[in-house]
Amino acid sequence: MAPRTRTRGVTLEDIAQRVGITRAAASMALADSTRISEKTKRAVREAAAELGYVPNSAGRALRRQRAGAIALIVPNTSHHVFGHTYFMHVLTGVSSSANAHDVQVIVSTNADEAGRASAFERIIRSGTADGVIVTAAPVDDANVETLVASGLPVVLLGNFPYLPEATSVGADDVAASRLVTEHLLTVHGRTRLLHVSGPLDHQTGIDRREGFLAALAGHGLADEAWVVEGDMSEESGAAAVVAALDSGRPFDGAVFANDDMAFGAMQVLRARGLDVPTDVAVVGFDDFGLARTTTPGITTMRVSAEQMARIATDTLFAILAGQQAGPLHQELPVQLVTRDSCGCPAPFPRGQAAAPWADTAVTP
Amino acid sequence: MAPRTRTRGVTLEDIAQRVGITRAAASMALADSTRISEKTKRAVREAAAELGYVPNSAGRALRRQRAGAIALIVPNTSHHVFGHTYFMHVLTGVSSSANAHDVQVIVSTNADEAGRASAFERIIRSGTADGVIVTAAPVDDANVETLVASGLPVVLLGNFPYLPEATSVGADDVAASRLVTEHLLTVHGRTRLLHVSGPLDHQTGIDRREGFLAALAGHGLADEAWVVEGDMSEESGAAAVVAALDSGRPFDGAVFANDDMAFGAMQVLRARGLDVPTDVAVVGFDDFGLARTTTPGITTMRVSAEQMARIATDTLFAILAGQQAGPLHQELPVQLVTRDSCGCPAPFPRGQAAAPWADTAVTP
DNA sequence: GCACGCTGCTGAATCGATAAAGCAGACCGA
DNA sequence: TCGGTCTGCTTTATCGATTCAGCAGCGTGC
Repeated sequence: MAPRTRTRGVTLEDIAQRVGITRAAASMALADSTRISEKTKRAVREAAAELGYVPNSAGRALRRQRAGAIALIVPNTSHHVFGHTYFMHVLTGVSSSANAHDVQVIVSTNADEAGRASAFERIIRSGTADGVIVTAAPVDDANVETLVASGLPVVLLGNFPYLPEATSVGADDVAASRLVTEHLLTVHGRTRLLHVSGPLDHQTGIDRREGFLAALAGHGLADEAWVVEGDMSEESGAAAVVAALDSGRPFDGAVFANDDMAFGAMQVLRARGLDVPTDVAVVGFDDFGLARTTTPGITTMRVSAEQMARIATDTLFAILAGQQAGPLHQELPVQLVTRDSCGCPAPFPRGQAAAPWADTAVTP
Repeated sequence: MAPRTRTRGVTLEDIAQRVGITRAAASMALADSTRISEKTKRAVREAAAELGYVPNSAGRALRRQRAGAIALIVPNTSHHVFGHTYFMHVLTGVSSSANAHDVQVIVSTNADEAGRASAFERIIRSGTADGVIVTAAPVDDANVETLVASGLPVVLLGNFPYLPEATSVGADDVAASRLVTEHLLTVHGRTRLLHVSGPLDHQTGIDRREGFLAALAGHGLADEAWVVEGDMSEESGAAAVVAALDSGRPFDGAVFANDDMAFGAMQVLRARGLDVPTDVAVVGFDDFGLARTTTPGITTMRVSAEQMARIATDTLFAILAGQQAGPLHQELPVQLVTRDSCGCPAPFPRGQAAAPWADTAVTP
């Protein structure tokens, strides 16, 4: 971005000249100060409307020491995270809260790992944004730790039990995973279960595995625990099931840490001539869109990423307003949504058009 | 956003004091000016690193009269557009180009219709962003017209034949729709075709219908043209097919203006005991993700929204750099991706795991 | 031996908005 | 009639970064 003949913008000075006052008075008039007469205020507002005045945000930000913007940061530039449907829901949630506060949303990937300061810090220290929401940070991300330690206004999406000083909003993954696993155990009587986890350097992967193990333990099946690590991708779900099948060890149910992996797995199972749910009952996690559209539909734990993001953003605004002092951890409940893949009676007879809103939802 | 004890940031003044020069010299040193000695530059760079100096973006923007940011604007706050997978692809494309130019991306919905100036204008006139990318604007959006007329740096996503002064990047929807329709006509010998269009106040809806009609006309079937208007939602696709079936008029193929509607329709067809593709061959449009995961997979025209967005953003930067003078219209080709829903032999025998990359792609 | 040019900085101005202090004139009560 | 309070502005300073005109001091050419 270099030259360009830019149309000079309309400033307060222009309004002031037009009305015959100083720009300070114009500013006060637009701010509806009690120290300005109604008559002048009217004149200023009229002039502003006629000239199409829009306050310059850099000028305002500089003076107020506040950018009027927050940033949504995605640590790994990895296409996987950024391109995921999850992100769309998060963005929707953040936007709706930000709009309500009349604040801009900056979306940023942590591209400049090279520089000493992480994208988080740069963006806050430069005053580009007043605070940040960080999504999908891995457990070992040092940047997140230093950021939290620096005391800047940040809210993390997800759970960070090892960062007690951090403010975060996550889903109750352990309880959720335990619930969906127990669904397979008790409702469908499946006892030989496989778990394909998420990457174990993300808290989500750890927690969902823990919930799975807890459910097994609760049924005296701790010794039967069988976990394969995936990476949340469709391919890794497929690969995990290929490996499981080839190992020869039998299983009649599988709990996946997300729907993408469950979908990848279902394709493999079908290709091997195994029926879902008859031969293997499958459950996923997230319900960000995919689970509803596959055949069979995937039974899953619905995580409202949008709600999480909205709460996180509201919390960020509370922090910025000085209404939230110490660190705060919020965990949202998660909802079991049953579909065909676990063997539950489909909400509508198989093959009949099932409306999206017709899924059976059970709140834990 | 009100009070808050903010840690005072590190400014040029701090660096200058530390090194024992003025802040002007410090600025020039960091800019690698030839008028500053190597020794001083080194000292300044060291001090900057030690203090963790990050230039204040408001100060810089104010002085340079350039924000260092661009905005991605979504006109309708309608959840449908914002929540659509399409948007994710667009954001990915815009981000990648913006990152390459070291510029921030602001995501904005056109929330304040109430105000006189549209979100587009406000955001540019306030200097918050140096230019904007506008997605999914309806044909009758007056804001877009005034914006284009105002000569501000804007690139529209989509085709705007009625706005010759606009710079835009779109897909060749007419050719694409014609191609996919002809696929049904010639490859699969379907002649009684239904088209479920998108909303006809969007150019996309108009163009895809036109391509459909052109294909029919090319085969002497102009009189057989049967078009129902949908709104790109799954529900409207389902409703359109319900109406078509109930009308009693037979059809053996259906062309949908996007994959969501095709999916909604397939559910209805299945519920009515009709097989896709045997009884009705179905084709969709977009291939943003859904089409690959349904059963049967949906044959569709792949539109690379990400590429479109990247090109649009690159074009915006060219405009900002003064390298692009007049309006420029770019139309990208679109790719036919055959899957099961049209009756094409599946790339892999039905029921076998089909890897995502194994779809058959045909470039028009 | 002196003007001239170069090097390497300083000083001052600017970008636009806004907060705080200041200052006329009107008005009021005593 | 005079101190005092309002009203309705104006003046001035500030937020950080950057640019441009100056201006010392030094070396060089003739």
